[in-house]
Amino acid sequence: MLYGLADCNNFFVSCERVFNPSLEGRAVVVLSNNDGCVISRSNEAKALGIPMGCPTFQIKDYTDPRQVVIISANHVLYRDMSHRVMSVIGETFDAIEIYSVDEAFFRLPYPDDDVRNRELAAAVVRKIFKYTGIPVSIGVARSRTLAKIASHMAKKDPTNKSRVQVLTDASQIADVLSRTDLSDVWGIGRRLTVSLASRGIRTAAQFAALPPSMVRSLFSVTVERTLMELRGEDCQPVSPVTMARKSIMNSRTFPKVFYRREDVADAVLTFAEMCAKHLRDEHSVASTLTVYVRGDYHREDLPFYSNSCKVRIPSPSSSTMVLVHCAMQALNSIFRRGYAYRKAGVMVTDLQPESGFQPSLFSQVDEQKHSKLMKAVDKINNMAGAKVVKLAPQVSAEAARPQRNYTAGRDEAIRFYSAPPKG
DNA sequence: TCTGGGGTCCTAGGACCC
DNA sequence: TCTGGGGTCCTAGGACCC
Repeated sequence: MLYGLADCNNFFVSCERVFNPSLEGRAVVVLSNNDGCVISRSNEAKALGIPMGCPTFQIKDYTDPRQVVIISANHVLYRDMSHRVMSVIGETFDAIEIYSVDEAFFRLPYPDDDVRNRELAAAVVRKIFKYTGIPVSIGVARSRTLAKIASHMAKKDPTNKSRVQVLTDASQIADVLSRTDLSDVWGIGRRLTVSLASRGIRTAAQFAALPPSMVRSLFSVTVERTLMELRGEDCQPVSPVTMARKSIMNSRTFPKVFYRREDVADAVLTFAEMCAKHLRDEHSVASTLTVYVRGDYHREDLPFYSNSCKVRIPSPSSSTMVLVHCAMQALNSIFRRGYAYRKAGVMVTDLQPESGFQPSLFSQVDEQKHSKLMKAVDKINNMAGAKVVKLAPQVSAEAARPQRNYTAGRDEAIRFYSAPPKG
């Protein structure tokens, strides 16, 4: 079996460049939500030494604004571009596994013919660029972990015009691994890097030579798998069928700390509503909901508090009303007066398809009615292009603090709770 | 002063059962 | 009442990813 990994180069920056060609050749960075830190950099920005995850205030300090173009993220655009890239890949290759917004694994059709695989992959790179404007690199190898390393090689080698790297030759793999820092291996993070370095293990080759059983007992089965993958063994057979999403989360860091329950509740309510909408968009329902709240790590002058509460949803649901109700219950059980809150989030788990789940016999909620109501709300909101229909508690919370902005595009609201408007 | 948001998987340990 | 091994299930927390 041969795996390919298609990886979009500097994806968010590349998306911005498609729609604004004047950004070509310039140092460009894209910032996270709330403009907190850098999440994508052009090659020119990397050359300036701006690190990934760099806090925004630092680049504002040391760069000339004419030198670096700083852009707030537009995730709707990136998702759309991602769909286009993935559909081109899917037209050519089987068993595509979309790993992230800018990466996908797939199977190569010729297990023993590197030349044909390379030609096919190179054709896809050209096709993606032609149809979407996004530059992509492809790595090919016998495991996903090695394919990752190969795609990284393709990206970093300026003489490789095809942007495809096939890494199947044993002596070439050995050579590459001996020059690869352990920290650059997929699955080896900061903790493991430190821990292994203290044992004298610094390169991918040194790591791959360790006894697998020792690595397993020292760390975990996941780390052992990474080791075997570096040896060319495929240890993560994931079928695309089983790749259904397992949770949906919405969370934000607040612009400042909140003390009042109403402020935190306002945010939690919005996150629950976003989860519900997301579930409905995916035709899923959830059985559990978790709310978490957290203080500010960086404020040593404030007492730190962090807690979460998981509640079972009486009958699996994607109804905004049900989820908001559960979220408020959960929040009530963990909110403590007197602490400063800097972040909150809502997560829904135990997801299942909307069709085919058995409503609980003891459910207090008429799921069918809710479902119809929610579809109507979504339809109105989709047509209006903004959230004109919301739950009454949301409206009142916002009316008190209209400046709050967790989601884009909230305009005036129609009061609307459990009964549809007459006429 | 200032560091995102959304995910997955694994393990240890407690509760409970036979 | 005490004692023991072995098993399952659940949850919190850690580590990793982009």
